[in-house]
Amino acid sequence: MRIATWNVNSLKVRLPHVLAWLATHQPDVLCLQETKVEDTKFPAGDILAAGYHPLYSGQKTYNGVAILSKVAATDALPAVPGYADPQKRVLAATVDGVRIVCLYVPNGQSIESDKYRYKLDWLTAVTAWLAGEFATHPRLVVVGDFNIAPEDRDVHDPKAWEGQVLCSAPERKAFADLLVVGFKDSFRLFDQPANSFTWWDYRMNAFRRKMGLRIDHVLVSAALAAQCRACTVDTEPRKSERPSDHAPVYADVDI
DNA sequence: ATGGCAGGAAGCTCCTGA
Repeated sequence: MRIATWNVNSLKVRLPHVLAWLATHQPDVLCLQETKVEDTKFPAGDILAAGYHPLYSGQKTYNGVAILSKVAATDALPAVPGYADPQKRVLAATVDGVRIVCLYVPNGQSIESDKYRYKLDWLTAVTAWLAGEFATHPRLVVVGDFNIAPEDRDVHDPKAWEGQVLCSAPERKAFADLLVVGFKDSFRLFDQPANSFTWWDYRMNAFRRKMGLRIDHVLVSAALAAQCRACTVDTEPRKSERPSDHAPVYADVDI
């Protein structure tokens, strides 16, 4: 099973990119973040025509998540139970016996911002929820835009980013706390090229200059880690016309 | 030290992203 995640930064703009990527890479599941589209305007027909079943939880202008799957998903859950949040950032569903959780973690803006506090509180709530999900879903995969570069090797210039949002110690601890409840970062189960990133600022020719961060992740439960065969960042779409600033990431799991 | 690019909504400028 190939499980992918991609922050598309507007599905309306990136629909052609998504359809092309589905055709080329044939993922069994593709989770999207920052769709920025209300559910009534989601391009479900185009997705279905491409051979995928869509689930979506969106809003106008900001946020928005979706799960596209070759086999129709079941048991969809559009929020963390008991955690009221008007921002559409969570969507879970079961595909072929694998529980998929699609996350769009808050950015945080800056460590002085109220949004940073929201980010950390949000991560605490999500981690507490997921810690209880293993009991019912040992085959659990959590993917998405985490807006956290877990280690210095995930940052093009660790000195410049030291202590900044996306790299600060509390954020990295929140990421580590999520792994501790029972996940592996599938990307780090394998040898990877140096300077592997998933996001590059649109400004300053950051992509061409390899000035990126690895902030999009595919986490697999311990029960699935032994069956994980690869985790790959596909930088090709970042080279296209009107690209998303994020690259897709996908894991291949023997299921 | 600052802003730089892009998308969306509104409406010709602002907010947010990371």
